[in-house]
Amino acid sequence: MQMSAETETFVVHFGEMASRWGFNRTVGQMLALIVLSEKPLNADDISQLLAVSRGNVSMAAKELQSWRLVKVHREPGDRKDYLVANGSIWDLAQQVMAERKKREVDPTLSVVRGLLMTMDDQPESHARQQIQEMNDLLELFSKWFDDVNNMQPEHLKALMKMGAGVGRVLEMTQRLTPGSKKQERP
Amino acid sequence: MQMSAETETFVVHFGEMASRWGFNRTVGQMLALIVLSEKPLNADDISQLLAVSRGNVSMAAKELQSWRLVKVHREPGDRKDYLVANGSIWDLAQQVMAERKKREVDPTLSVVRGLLMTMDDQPESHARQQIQEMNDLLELFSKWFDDVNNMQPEHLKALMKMGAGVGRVLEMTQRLTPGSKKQERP
DNA sequence: TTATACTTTCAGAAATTTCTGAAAATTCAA
DNA sequence: TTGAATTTTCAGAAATTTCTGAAAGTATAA
Repeated sequence: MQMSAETETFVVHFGEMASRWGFNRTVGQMLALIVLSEKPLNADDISQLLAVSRGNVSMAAKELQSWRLVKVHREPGDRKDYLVANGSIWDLAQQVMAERKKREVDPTLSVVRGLLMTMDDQPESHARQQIQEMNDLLELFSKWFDDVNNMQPEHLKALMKMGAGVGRVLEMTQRLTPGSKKQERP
Repeated sequence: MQMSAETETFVVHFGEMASRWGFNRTVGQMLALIVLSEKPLNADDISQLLAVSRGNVSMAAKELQSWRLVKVHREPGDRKDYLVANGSIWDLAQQVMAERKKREVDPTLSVVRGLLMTMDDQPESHARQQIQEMNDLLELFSKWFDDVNNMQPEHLKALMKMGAGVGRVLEMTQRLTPGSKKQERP
């Protein structure tokens, strides 16, 4: 079995980006391969195509399942596990975003909330004020993100196409209000 | 010099999260420390407070400057560089988002665009269709993000408070259209 | 039940990233 | 200029992450 030149480019790129996206190279390459492959792939296919060990494929498969990016497909009379992408590109992107938010934002929000509790004395301190501002930001972001990311892909597309426009309207109304021009921002 | 218990909790947490956010532990801890510190800190202060080498502080400072998260402040008659946060928590968050998008999204969009060019034959292939869908997603996201992230913090806050509401209106109109209920999504 | 086809596990090897600290480079007051 | 104060650099050490492959575990066809 062999990859097309285009698939290989894509797979190699995903391997390089993987660590920036929160998983390791094999996980990234496997995801790329599975997404581009028309037919379900089993562990031996993948091990051979990516030239990595069978054990590595097994660990990466578990990781992809824990991210809910792939599902296992089995055919009667065949004992092998076949991996398939768990939805459209948009579904996968939303899944990645949700998982990353859980790992990259939620723990910090939790720590920040805890700190605010213990800092009820010193309400004026610079540290306390900064932590308060971070709490407000994360709180707002977290709620907004969960709402938006749970929308169906088609609705999300529509919202994003509006997004910039909505912002521009806000900027416009603000610009007409004296004393708040962009240039005056410190 | 010494950190308060609260500052230490915050700093240690930022150190733990750093790799998930795209920088190393020292960079994360330094950012946390600088953000919470009322007065500007020099390299020796930081080296002592975080118990890391002077060279490490120098490298981390460069990294924070390349992310535009800190700026250097100098006082006449003192040769030391003093580091200060480059704006409010919101400013910093927007800066981090912009930089991460540049590192985590833009390179992939570039590769995907390139691949589409070379796949003008085989327009029906599954791989080509998947790459096209990824291109559309990244294109839309990239434009939307740049627009939104360049808004002033106050405007962005207002937009995020609306965000969920705008989405809900869309869901609502859609739900009234037969044949597209959420439950029927495949 | 048994044999076998497969998956999972995990100790240690390999690869990668981060950190140290001494030497080199730079800056600036005198 | 000079030289002391400071920052930067970078080779190698340390820490961390990823990967391998053989052994153990599991599931299923016969």
